[in-house]
Amino acid sequence: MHIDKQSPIPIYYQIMEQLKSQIKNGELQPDAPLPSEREYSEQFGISRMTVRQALSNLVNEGFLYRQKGRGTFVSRPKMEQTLQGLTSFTEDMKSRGMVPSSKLVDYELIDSTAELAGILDCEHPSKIHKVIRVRLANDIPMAIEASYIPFDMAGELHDSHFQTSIYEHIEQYNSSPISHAKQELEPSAATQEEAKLLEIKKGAPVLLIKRTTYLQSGIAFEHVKSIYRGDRYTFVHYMDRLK
Amino acid sequence: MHIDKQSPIPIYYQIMEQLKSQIKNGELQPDAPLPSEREYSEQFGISRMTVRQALSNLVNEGFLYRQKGRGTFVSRPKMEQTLQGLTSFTEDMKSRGMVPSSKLVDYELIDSTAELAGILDCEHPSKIHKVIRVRLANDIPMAIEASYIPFDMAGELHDSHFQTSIYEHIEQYNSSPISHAKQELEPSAATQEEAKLLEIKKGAPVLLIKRTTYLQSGIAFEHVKSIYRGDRYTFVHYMDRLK
DNA sequence: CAGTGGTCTAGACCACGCG
DNA sequence: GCGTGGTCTAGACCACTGA
Repeated sequence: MHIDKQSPIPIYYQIMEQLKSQIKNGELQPDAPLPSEREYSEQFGISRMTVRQALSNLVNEGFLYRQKGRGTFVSRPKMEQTLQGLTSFTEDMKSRGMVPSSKLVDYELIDSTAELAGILDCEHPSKIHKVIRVRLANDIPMAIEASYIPFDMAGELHDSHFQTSIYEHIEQYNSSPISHAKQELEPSAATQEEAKLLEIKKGAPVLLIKRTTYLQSGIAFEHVKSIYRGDRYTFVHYMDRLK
Repeated sequence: MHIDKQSPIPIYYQIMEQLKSQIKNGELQPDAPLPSEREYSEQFGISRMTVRQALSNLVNEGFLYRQKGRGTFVSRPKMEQTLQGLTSFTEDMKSRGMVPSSKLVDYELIDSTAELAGILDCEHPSKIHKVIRVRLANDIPMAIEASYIPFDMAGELHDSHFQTSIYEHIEQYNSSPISHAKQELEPSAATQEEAKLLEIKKGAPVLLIKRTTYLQSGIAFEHVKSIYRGDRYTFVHYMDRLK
């Protein structure tokens, strides 16, 4: 390990990068104590505050943890790198090692209802795409998905859009990236109609997921109501303790 | 705004708290520039580095953002202050405007099973606290919660711990903050026993939530299996695109 | 007790944004 | 040119841990 004081790259940054690679390649093992801040500062001939800046950043990023009076230690590797964050059905299934596909059940350009206009934050008398699809994984029905997308946010939609990723189309059409989503999950029992489409028994447990998705501009562009089979789907996610 | 240099509370912490409350009560508006770091350090008669520590923390927590050569500014409010992130049942219910309470159903110090030892990443023949509680909101049963906590991570547990926050106790006992959790959600139907405790009908939709919670060191300290009433509970969360 | 991280000081020089 | 945040120094005292 070595730093270059003359480099235009900040010293604390050089330290961070080297420690990160030492952690990745196993040179520094989980729970192993690092040299103390004073040792580093002597070894490199730099101030302790500079060392602290490097270590503090790595603590914030979750690579290290500190214990008062004991030292600084390497964190255990993060959980599975299972594509956290906002994903489409397609991405979700792929990350589970399954082959996703879709069956279009219904498509209409409908008039906005008051409820939808409120959720999607669009003009009230306006046109909205309604797309109902059965989603399959390895050709087994997994979910029924009803999407509502304001016409103004997507323009005309054709078969090709339903087969591929609507998200990409939307990002391009609005020249604004997708930013975040609000999701609500609750358990339910399959209705007769849902049971038929999902090939399960009426009354079987299903997971109802309502999602509203937003662009970076803060405008909602999509509202989705999904019904997932309870026997084949578990929703997994990670949460951080913020503050 | 005023700080107390004699207080045992760190100066940077005093500044953070006061800025946070100024942001919350609207005294500091989104996108408004803060006084410069040098101004703060003169105003309070403290070093600029101390001011920087306060501001840097608030930047990390998302309350402020900085621009080189321009200044430090207040961030736009987050999606909702619905307390996203990792929360306890108690915090969750409070944020929904309800009064949480608990009824202890069962407590035992059990021997580890292979499954639990695996999930909690602890020695196999070891002792584990098993705590089963009915969780209520406004005195209405909301969920059944079975918690498993390795004895080594918590020491002896008494009634007082079950009434208040076990999380705080754990953070202190291990002198390591809680960091993140993995959660799995799936729909189910209430068994006879669950139905009785939750005061619902057998077979009614319930939401099964399994959570494993980790310290900053990456060690799991808790595994919880909860059954939530489907008619009274909706799980809400936010997801970001990319990361 | 010696060593650790936590906090704090009073300076310094730099690159950047703006008028 | 002047004020901003970004980086860095060489010290200091504290509370905490562990032997």
